[in-house]
Amino acid sequence: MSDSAQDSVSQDSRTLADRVFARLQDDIVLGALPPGTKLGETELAARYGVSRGPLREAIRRLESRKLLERVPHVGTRVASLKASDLIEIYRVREALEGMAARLAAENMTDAEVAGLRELLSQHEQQQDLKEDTAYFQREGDLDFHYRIIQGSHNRTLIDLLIGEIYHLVRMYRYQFSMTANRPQKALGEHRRIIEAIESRDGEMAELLMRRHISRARENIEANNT
Amino acid sequence: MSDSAQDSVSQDSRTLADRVFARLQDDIVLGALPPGTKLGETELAARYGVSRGPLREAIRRLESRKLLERVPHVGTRVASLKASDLIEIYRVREALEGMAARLAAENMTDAEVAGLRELLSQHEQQQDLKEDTAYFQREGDLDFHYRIIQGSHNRTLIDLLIGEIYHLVRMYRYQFSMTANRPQKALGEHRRIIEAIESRDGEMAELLMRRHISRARENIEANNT
DNA sequence: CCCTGATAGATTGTCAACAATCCCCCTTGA
DNA sequence: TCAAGGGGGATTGTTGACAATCTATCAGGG
Repeated sequence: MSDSAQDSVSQDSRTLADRVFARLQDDIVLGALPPGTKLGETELAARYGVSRGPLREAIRRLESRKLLERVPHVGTRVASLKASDLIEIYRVREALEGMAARLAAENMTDAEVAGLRELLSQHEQQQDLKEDTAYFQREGDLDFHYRIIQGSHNRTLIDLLIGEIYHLVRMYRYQFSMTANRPQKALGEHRRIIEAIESRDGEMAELLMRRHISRARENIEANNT
Repeated sequence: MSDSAQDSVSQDSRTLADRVFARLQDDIVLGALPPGTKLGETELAARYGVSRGPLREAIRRLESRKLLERVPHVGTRVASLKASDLIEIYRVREALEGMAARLAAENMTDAEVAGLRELLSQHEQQQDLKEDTAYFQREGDLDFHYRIIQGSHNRTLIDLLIGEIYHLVRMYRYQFSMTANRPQKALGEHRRIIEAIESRDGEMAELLMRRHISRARENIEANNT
């Protein structure tokens, strides 16, 4: 994954609690700790080489992000996700990323727009090669969405999507081993979104982004019913 | 405020950390701890009668909700909010509550719709009395929005709006002593939104809700430039 | 007079021990 | 055989002390 798709707390964070938060989050999102895993505090503290104090602070933060489920006096386990949850998340993505696309069309700098266009070209080349590009497509898709979100220049929106929603989306992808099952169509939709942004048509950009995510949701619904 | 607008952790939560989290959140949102206040851990621990362990867990959770700003090794202070932040939040509200209204039109039970209509009638009566109903209008407005959000029947969306966004909105309202400066118009807009929901027109409900929140945002922008 | 650097105090970060709660399982009785 | 109750063990919740870091103050030199 490229750096632009990363938001983990940098490895040299000043406090143990921040570091263990970042490491624990990665272990959850990337699947090292499968969903439903019971997380004993003593065991985890040993695993990360910290005491239970900082660990519990990290757990409370990950609980806020819905990556962990905690029951008082009982314990904490990795969030176990149902398909219906993913569909709910896609409704939220449709709303938020639609707004992000609108704001990106209005607020992105010309340099940012050029970079986005450049990214699309790379994806189209990979597509032409017909290689096994599933991994790169998957992360490339995220990269595309990340850039538009950042382009909204709305800090609240960026933090919500990248800080809270996308970790869940990534966890789902790893959990279900979801490969992009409509890469050709998705690429075309990306192209039209960029065109709308280039012509600074916020309304059109929002419409296209919403349709793009809505179709992805329908695709999920079709494969899980 | 009516119970439906409350989501605070109930007072008899099982753990100290949960209780202090709820109390600290109320103190921040309701203004007992003004924005910018430096929060010393020892001092706070004494105030709430707990040790620093549970307190720090509560702080980390409130930091996730953007109610607190923390700098490692320096300290924690109550989030100090700029008008531009509020405008960013209203963009997010426009997107999320628009979606909520759409889903509410599709998913609300008939009983929920009837309750919403009942609530509107109460607000219209208060309006007719021409009393000093600023407080009730303000909280009543929140109640209206809360109900539609709940009516979406989308747990992810509900948690996002009520668990993370609305605390910030309420804090702003207290902080800026914002009184509804267009109650008449807002009430009319509420009525049209309910009509759309009653006729199960999700697209129209979303459009009207977005316009409603967008106008509130423009109103804020006009008063802060 | 202003800038630099060291020091002292206070505050935050971390840890390990103690207390409270829950869960499992076994006994006991119908 | 099965249900109800209690006890042991393990896990979580909480605390107070110790260590690390920052900030404010003040002395000294330019």
